[in-house]
Amino acid sequence: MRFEIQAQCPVTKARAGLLHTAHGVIETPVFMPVGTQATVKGVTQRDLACELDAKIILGNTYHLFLRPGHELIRQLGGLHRFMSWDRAILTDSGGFQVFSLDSLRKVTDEGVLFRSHLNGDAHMFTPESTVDVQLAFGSDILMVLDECLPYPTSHEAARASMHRTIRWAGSGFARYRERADPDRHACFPIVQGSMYPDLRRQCAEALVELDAPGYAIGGLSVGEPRALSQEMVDVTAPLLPVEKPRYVMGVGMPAELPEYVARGIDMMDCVLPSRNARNGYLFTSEGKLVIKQNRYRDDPRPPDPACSCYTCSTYSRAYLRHLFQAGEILYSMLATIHNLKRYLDIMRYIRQAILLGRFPDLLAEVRSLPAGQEPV
RNA sequence: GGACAGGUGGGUGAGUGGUUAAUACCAGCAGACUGUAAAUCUGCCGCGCAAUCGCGCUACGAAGGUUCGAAUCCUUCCCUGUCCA
Repeated sequence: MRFEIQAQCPVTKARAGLLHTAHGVIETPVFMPVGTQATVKGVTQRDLACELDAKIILGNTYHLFLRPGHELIRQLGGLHRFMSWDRAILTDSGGFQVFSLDSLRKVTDEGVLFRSHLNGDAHMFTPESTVDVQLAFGSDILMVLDECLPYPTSHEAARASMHRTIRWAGSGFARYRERADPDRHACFPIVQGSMYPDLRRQCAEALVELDAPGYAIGGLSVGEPRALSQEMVDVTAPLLPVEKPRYVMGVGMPAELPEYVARGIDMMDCVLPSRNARNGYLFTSEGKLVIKQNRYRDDPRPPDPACSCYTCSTYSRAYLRHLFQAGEILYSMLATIHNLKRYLDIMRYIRQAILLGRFPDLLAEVRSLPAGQEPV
């Protein structure tokens, strides 16, 4: 994997680049749709590639390990072939499930003992085993196992956890070095440290020693105020190597995307566009549009008149609202197509602005919008 | 004509003397959602008013009755379903 920086914003830390992977070139900054169980819920791979032109999506180690299992996926030619997706795939390590499935796991120095949410079976995830599993998937970008903490966490606990994450990154990365072909697979360590700048700094500095092909900032979007997440990126990003891609995990709302880019971030992922789509919430150029609301029952306009996606160029708000009310599957498909298009378009727009040297203007414009409004 | 079984808030359907403005589910309305245990979850959901614990009114087919008190018991009537003629 190779990262090439094409343009740098003269005012902010934003940059535009190209991430060359074994499964295609990714233009950055990039938004990566989340496809936990080898599917981005609600859309087909054809939608993702043709309609949305997503260049990279996520998969999840914990979920795919439990079902259908990494050996089966390996046997069927790897995750790309299994799910018929020939573009890039980044897999999360299961570190987020340490946070989201906290009642079903036990963290030790050795790793994480999960009790399957499907059938209660116990499975030990270690830094090494999660690398092995992700290599069985054939992921383009593997993530090292980390411990994602809830908010708030005491400094003392966060510090201990951060050191564990560093140790895990060391062993996971060593396994990656030993078993992976670096031309085909990259592996990113994850900076933790809760909401403490000193811990973030310490963690970043330790992880940089690994000389990894890219770095992630994790442990955000776990219940903390927005400003805090951005502050953590503020202190962390500058410590990560300039020439390598930086990835903030699990963010954010549309108006926050340029904020992270301005702080030197190249990659982001989030379930918001896909999940909120299914729950009746559309992201539009005019802001939040809760399509399930009664007020749209007779609205003939497209969800977002400024959007060129299949949904907006074909269907009315009234029709989408009807599909939602009726519990029709088509609703989820159409809404997900729109929301993902929205996120991907925002990132493309940001990227263009950086390339044209107009990013500071874009950022100023977004910041001047009233709350709830969204970037064009 | 006869024998059973029933009639409960928008729907289905609990409740069978007080703790019931009435369980639950659905529908409806609103909200949440940030490296997905999520086509999920939460709140509201008779009518007024206060609009924060509050107050008043009307309600369990209809009308009477028993009782301190009835959706719940009794009487009559109306209606529905199934079966037999």
